[in-house]
Amino acid sequence: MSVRVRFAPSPTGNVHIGNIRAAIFNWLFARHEGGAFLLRVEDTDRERSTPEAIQTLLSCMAWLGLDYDEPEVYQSRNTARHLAVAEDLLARGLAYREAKGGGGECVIFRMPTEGRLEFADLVKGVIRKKAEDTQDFVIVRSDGTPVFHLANVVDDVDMAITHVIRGDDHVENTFKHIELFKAMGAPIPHYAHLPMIVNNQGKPYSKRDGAAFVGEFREQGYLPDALFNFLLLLGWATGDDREVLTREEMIRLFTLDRCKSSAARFDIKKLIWMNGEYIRRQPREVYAAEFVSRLNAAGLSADGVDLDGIMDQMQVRTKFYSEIPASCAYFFTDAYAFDPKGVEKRLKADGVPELLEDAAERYAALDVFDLQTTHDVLAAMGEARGTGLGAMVHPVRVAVSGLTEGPGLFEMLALLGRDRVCARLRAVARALRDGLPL
RNA sequence: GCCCCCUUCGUCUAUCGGCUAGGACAUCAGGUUCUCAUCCUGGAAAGAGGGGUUCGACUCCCCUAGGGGGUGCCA
Repeated sequence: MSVRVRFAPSPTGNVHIGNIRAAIFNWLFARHEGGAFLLRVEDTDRERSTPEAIQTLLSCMAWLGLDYDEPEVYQSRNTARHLAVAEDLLARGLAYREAKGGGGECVIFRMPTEGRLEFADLVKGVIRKKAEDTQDFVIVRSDGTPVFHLANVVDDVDMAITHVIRGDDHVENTFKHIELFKAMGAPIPHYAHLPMIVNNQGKPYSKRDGAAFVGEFREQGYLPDALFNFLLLLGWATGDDREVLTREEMIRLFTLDRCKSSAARFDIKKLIWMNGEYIRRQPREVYAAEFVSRLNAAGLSADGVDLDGIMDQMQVRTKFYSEIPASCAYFFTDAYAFDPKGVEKRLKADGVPELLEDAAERYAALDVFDLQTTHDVLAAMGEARGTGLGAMVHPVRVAVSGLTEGPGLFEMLALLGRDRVCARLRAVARALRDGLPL
């Protein structure tokens, strides 16, 4: 019998990383086994399950490349079926009605009272419990609506789910669910409970701990493949020290018995590293497309510049695409912004205007304006002043780029070209003398 | 309270009885007297505690401690 798994989130408008990780594991398992990955939208909370919330969910899945194999199932459409099953359980004496307080009657499912309940979890191993430690539970509320346990199991039966892979906050529910499967005369699926993602205090990771929703990572400029890879490594490892994997490798290597059963802390530093790693590994044309699109969005044009030379410098330095316009705007416009701290530290010193003008004059006289010649000029100036090369480099860097970080200065100067460099050096020197804002 | 689960460097993890306990992130030092980044080299850094089984235990068993989850009308 072929594998069928499902991701069954309740759409709330945000998709939590712990939740999407469960989707990732389900998806990889299905792809590895050649089975089906299904999506069931548990939209029974009509307050929160708005069309927009469902759209957000679908969009997050598409962004991460989590494609599913059959049309999505909407749980709210199955309510009649859930209630029919409850009626059947009632008729067969497997459930009973009870009234509490002034409200109507709810339906309660009978749990076994003796013996031992157990199941073999594919991640956690055998989990057992004495029947006397379980309790009957409500399957239909007194307002007539089905409870999660009932709806979840009935839908799993109807969708012929073979493996339930979910967060380990559901471990205890599994005893209830298994009894429900038995009561319906349906085959019991295999279970795999994934450890939770926790914060520095070991508590479930929430929005209070930083970005917790897929949409936030997307907005902050993370690549979907980087987030996917990072989340996979929270609770799973290849066993051979490889960490950065292609989607194909993940599918080939993924098995549930390599999943860990203890909670994992969310470490944003490693995600940031992973994101940079993915950007660096991108083929140049992919990087270029994103690079140009970010520039254009910021109103900058890449016409008439050595774009490839600039990208040679920028690709290894890009941690997030979102920082692209700000980190290299000076290559594309003379109206670049100055970092106030850099100005304070490198330009607001005695003799800087003279230094910049001197450099501009010497550079203007160069026939060949390249790595070597631009370097030699500043080296000679540093020596003449007895201050060394560093004292020349920093003011020039801030003057021509507005920033204190970036490509090597001489690479930067060569890319900008002699005329732009000289003009900028003179303009900054003038502004400094006249006390004008930069 | 009761029930279930978890416990290797700061963090993510490898190890399925032989370990000088490996890798990655982060961190420190050097290569690099122009920054940042990349890349390379090297360093520091771990088996919660106590029993037991065994020639041998991080690995198996028990206890304790700590953490997490669940505990009849949330999902």
